[in-house]
Amino acid sequence: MSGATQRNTKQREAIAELLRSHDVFFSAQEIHQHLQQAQVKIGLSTVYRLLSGMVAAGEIDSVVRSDGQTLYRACSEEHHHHLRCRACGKAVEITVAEIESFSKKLGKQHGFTKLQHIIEISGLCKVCSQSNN
Amino acid sequence: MSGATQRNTKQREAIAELLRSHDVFFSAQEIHQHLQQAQVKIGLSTVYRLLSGMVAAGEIDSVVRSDGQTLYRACSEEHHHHLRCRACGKAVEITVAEIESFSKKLGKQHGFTKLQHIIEISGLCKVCSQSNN
DNA sequence: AGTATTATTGAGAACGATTCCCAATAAGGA
DNA sequence: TCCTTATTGGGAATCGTTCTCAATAATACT
Repeated sequence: MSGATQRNTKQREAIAELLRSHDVFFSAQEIHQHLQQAQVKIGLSTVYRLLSGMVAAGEIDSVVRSDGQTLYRACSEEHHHHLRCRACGKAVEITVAEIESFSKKLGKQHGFTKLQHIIEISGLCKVCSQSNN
Repeated sequence: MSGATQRNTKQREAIAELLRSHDVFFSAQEIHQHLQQAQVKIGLSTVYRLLSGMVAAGEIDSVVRSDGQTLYRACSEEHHHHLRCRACGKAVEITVAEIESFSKKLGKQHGFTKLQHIIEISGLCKVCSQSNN
């Protein structure tokens, strides 16, 4: 008997380690490829299963890209956001202190806790603004 | 000869009309169902094709939900955004004057034009905050 | 109105990300 | 080491969306 709980597997640790050491967003498929190239034996279903669990447990962050794919990243205190050009795809990294505090204020107003936010701001960059008029 | 251009079809008008008369987000599938129930003969591919075109033309807005589905809505000057509870799904409508102006400032800083923004802020609502601790 | 041209439609196939199923594997307690 | 069972992983299934292409219908021309 005994209340057997969560087990530590190579696969779980491999994903956690990959995300921890790169502060970027990965898709599940990319994580799968990276790990296989790194000689880690892991199945795609396992990648998806573990990632969902880690998100639910609050261990990692996830965002949904505009084509519907979900991206994952290790939690970090300082969030990055991007200002993206819809024409050429160029992205500028931006800091969002204003938005952090705005979202907090908003949560307090409505009694919400454990706030998360996803912000996507896009436009046409300087170059594309000129060529597309 | 002559530059034959865009044609006005019943299908295009039906979608535009549906979106115009309801200020809510619809998925492509929902739009398809609604129109069929309203006796409009329209195929699912046509719904998707027209919606993509209308988004590209800037005639309607679209957002991607966290499960990856894309939702569509008629453009409106006053944007609505929601503060959503991840546990019970309850949504509170919020106004975002701050974010509008923030996004404009940001665009100017980086020389971006034709800005759009999608903002999703979620958390646990008052009730769920207490039960989930 | 009648006819020709061709943009548009729609049924079903194809696709890609994600989830499900379940027999085989391996973590960890005894 | 042996046993129990949480976990894995290959492949099938799902589901939203895109593609294909022959049939349809909106416009231009007469």
